[in-house]
Amino acid sequence: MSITIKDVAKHAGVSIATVSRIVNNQPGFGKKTKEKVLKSIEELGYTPNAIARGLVGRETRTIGVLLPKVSGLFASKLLEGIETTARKEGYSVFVCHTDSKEDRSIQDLQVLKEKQVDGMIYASDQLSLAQGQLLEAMTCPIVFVSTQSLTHPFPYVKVDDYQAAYDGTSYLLTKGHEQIAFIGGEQDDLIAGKPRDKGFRQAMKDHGMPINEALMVYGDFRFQSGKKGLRQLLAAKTPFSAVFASSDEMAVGVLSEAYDKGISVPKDLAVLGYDNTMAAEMAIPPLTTIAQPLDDMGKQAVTLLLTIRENRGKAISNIEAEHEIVERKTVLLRKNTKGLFY
Amino acid sequence: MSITIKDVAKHAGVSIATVSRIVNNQPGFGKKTKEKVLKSIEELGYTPNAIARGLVGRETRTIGVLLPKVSGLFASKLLEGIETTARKEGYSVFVCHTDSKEDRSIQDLQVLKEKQVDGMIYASDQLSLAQGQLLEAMTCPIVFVSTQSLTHPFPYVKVDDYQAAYDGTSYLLTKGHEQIAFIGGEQDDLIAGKPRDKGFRQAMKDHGMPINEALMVYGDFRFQSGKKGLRQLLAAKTPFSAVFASSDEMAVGVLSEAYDKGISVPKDLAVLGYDNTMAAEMAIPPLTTIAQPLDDMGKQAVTLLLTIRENRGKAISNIEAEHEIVERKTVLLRKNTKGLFY
DNA sequence: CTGTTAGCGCATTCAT
DNA sequence: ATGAATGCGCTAACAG
Repeated sequence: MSITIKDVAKHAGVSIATVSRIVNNQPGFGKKTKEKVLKSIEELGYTPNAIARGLVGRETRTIGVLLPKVSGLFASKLLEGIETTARKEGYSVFVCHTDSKEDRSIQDLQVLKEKQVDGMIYASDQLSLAQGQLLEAMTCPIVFVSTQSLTHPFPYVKVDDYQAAYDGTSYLLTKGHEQIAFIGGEQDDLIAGKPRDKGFRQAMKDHGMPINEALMVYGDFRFQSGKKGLRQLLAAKTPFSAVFASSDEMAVGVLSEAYDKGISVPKDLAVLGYDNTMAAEMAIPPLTTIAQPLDDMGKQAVTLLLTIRENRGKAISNIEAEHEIVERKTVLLRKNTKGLFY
Repeated sequence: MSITIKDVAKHAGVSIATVSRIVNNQPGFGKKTKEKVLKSIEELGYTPNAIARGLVGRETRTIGVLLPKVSGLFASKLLEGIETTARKEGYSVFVCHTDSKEDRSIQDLQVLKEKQVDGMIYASDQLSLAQGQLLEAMTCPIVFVSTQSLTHPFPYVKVDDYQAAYDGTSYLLTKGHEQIAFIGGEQDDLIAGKPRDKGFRQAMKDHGMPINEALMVYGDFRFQSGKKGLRQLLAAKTPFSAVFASSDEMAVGVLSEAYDKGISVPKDLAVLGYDNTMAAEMAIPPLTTIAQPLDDMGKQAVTLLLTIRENRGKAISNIEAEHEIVERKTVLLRKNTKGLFY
């Protein structure tokens, strides 16, 4: 049995109300009583019970985070930003990794609701119908990070993927590359996949470059699919001097595959990534990539969440996070890179 | 206001006790009543309040995890193992990233206690005195993963770092390398740092190799300190043909620095890592490393935690996780690697 | 300034 | 098989 407020009250010879006031720093007690009580708390080693508090106060100072995957540089960076900010604001965070499984995410939603979280951050994939309904039925505020819902108006914080891909492509074009291969995310991913694909195509078009469908391949954002992507590209026997991968992991995958094949980056081939996770920094050569401010996005997400919570308003104010190109070593001016020709 | 058991009871025309029994599958209700109640629950969209349950039932089905850092492949892999197993057992997990700061970890411990977690998994660094005392005072079971306490008898699951380092060194020796450089963790880290250092030294000694202190440098397990490590080694102007880094991140750091310096791995230099995180797989060239079964260790940790909890026994049964060497591309037979000579 | 009381939502006796 | 009542630990009126 743990030691409760009652024990403290008895020990200090006061009522529990007084102890409660002192613990919560509410007005209404004398200096001497305070000392007495504080001493009792100290002596008994009293710790308030947050569960009991949560029951009466109807707030748990807890938020739930749904991630498709918690290992992986992308999600963990995001999580770190979330956790850091949440702690600063006095909140704890439940992590749920849905593994992109709908049933798991539904179970998570259920559990988080039962545990009375004060808010939820959804960083998982696209919403299914069932998930959307569950989310709608939630009484706590919810914000999306690095994703959004096309069908439900939940506030989100994310970069403009279309624009970022557009800018990245333009960057490559600016560097003189004309035959650019693209490795995208899943094609049916309307949030992180499609917009980047579109941004790429539009930039090419605006610069008067034709799109060669043989140079458009798709993966799942993971390392292995980047390797596979380059293999497919190579098999297409179509010339290209640069590849734009939709994630750093995939970009590193092409670096790895290029290494296996004896293709030198950036001399033979330019590579551009997306995310700017630690993988980009650690890559050989260090990867030029489009940065998403992941930790800041995590921070923004909880800030937004708490703001909504305070205002009790469903104030749908989305936040566009800024992307930027961080230049490292994998993209050279076209004239310095040979390109892959057949 | 959310909908409670009382609402269900009223709607179904029964008492809350009956509803409670049905929800918790306890004996004592008729088939017809059950249907009635279930229907009401369905119609009203009732969700039990885990906070209230926690208050009366004195268990929250929640565990707390303390990590020094949540981004980073090492911790996130561990976390994934923990979360997956916890969920399977019906538990949720609070993540706290202590950032290796003592005050933060103390704050976390405090919060987790207030939130009445059923157990804690400590994967942070060494314990300070204050932390140790706090942990001792905790009423819930605690297990350590990938670390341990020399001063407090908490059960742990970890690999035998000494032995793993010994084996890794022997492996390098077996490959014909004789001048081996070592990049360790912080020297005052008695858990993850010192034992590996010792294992390395002992293996060298047992094989009749002298230790050259100029070839022993120390970092903080992170990428940048690996880069710096190689720089220091190079500055020492002492020949060596292999380096054994105490973490994959550091090993990749040496790969990166070697690349910058035009040193070819594995032709000029062999590199051995430690952990087998995704960084090893993604490295160029793919990194030969000593694997810690991180996800399994996470799993074991929660299993151990729950076992202790059920037995109410402080049964201190530690678990030694198995390490193994996974050979990739960074270590060649000595005769095939030139080595760095001055 | 301080004590008394009434719940918060639920599981659990103890009756019936 | 079911209901009424008690209390988990705490905060928030409401009295003094």
